[in-house]
Amino acid sequence: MAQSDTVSRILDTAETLFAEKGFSETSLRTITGKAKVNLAAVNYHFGSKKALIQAVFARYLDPFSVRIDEEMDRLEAEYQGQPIPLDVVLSTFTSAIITMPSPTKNGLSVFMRLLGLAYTQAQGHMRRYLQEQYGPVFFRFTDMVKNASSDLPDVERFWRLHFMLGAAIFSMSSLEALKDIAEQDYGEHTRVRDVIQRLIPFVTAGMSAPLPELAGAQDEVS
Amino acid sequence: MAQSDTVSRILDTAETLFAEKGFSETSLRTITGKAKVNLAAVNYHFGSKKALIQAVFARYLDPFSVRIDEEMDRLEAEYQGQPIPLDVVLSTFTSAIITMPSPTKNGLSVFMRLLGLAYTQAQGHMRRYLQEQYGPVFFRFTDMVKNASSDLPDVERFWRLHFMLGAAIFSMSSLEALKDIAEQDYGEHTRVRDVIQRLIPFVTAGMSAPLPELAGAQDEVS
DNA sequence: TTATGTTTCAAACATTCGTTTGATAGAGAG
DNA sequence: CTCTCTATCAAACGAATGTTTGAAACATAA
Repeated sequence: MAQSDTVSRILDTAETLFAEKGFSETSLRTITGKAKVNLAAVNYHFGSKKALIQAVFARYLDPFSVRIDEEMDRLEAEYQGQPIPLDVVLSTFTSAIITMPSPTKNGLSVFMRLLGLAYTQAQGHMRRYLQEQYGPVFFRFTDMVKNASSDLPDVERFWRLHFMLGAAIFSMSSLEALKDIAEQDYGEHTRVRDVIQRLIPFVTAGMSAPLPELAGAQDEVS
Repeated sequence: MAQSDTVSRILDTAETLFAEKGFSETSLRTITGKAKVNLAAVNYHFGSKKALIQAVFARYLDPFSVRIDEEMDRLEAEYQGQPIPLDVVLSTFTSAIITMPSPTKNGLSVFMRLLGLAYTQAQGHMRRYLQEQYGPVFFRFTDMVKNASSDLPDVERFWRLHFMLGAAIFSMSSLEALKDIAEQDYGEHTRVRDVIQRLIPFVTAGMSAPLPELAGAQDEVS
């Protein structure tokens, strides 16, 4: 074979270790050791550790962003300018996540965890890469959410959108731990799709919550 | 003076740098350089980098957990066994955060960011430390939330509680970046307390959202 | 002053990190 | 076979990390 399986062995192992311990905390020696490939292989095939991290993301996000784009095409064609309900937008988005074929087993929770890390650990190069690479699709999605909640003031919607993202990414990224706790405490085997289906009513209700009256100023001192 | 200001200089600088770039990404040389103290000072006064990280947290969390405990005493005394509404619980909690005196300027957003990091970057020793040190107060709070939403099934409440935490911690941990975007796009200067006050209706509505009907199983394959 | 305990300091230590090197092996084409 | 391009390998490189050391500076009390 022209391209050996060294590349995918590295990607598989790196993705798991990144999701477990973060990027800085995972060394190339740990990755190549577990993947049973030579240390130099990473720099040979990917160029650098940063490029490896990006490749791990690309393997998930490239097909995913294409898929999401198609789904949004489909939605817009179906509703033909009519307002699309928020829960429909969200369900479409999440079901695209759920049904994505995954490079590795346990792919969904690993993917979610990686997304969480990207948001919280991403500094400099990673944030820039994600923004340049997948920014347009993301903004198309946020625009759809915007149109689906057009009764909200812009600023309010901005923050609620990020509350929504936070609830999703956070709970998904600690999903493995939470699933264990839930199973232990309530004896219920929770699948990822169940969590997502619980999440949708939560964020939908949050998005259409009554507006807060913002306190004028600092009056607790007097 | 017996204890010079070296200790607090280190704590102040470390806290800022940790909040900016994370724990692993902040070296002791960077900290001691900016704080204008000797490199060995950290190990002399704190013992290790891990211990320094814990000390940074303790300076915020020790007074904060005491304060929260008192507030919960106050609430339970006031309601005397009657059910406490969820938004009251949350408002009490958040106003305790807002009014906390802070060791340094800009303390509130730094504190929020640190909390976010603690949750997302904490591995091993940090998670254990936080759990042992502040676990009881945290569980008392979650119990209060539990009682304030006793109409929910246990499993559902468990997940919604973490959706709530996610929305809070996640948006707080990227608060500085989000504030900048909001200010740039909507020309509105958003204070931390405003974000928190926007958060409360969102999560309150989410907690009392209608229950999801969980799909039976995997029927998209057939 | 002298003695004692604490704090600061420059220097070095021992690891670990990402990366590079040069040799070796293998595959495919002429 | 020979030539060429690609891939793997052990080894080393240089830089950065957390930590330790031993001497110097300082403060405090006898």
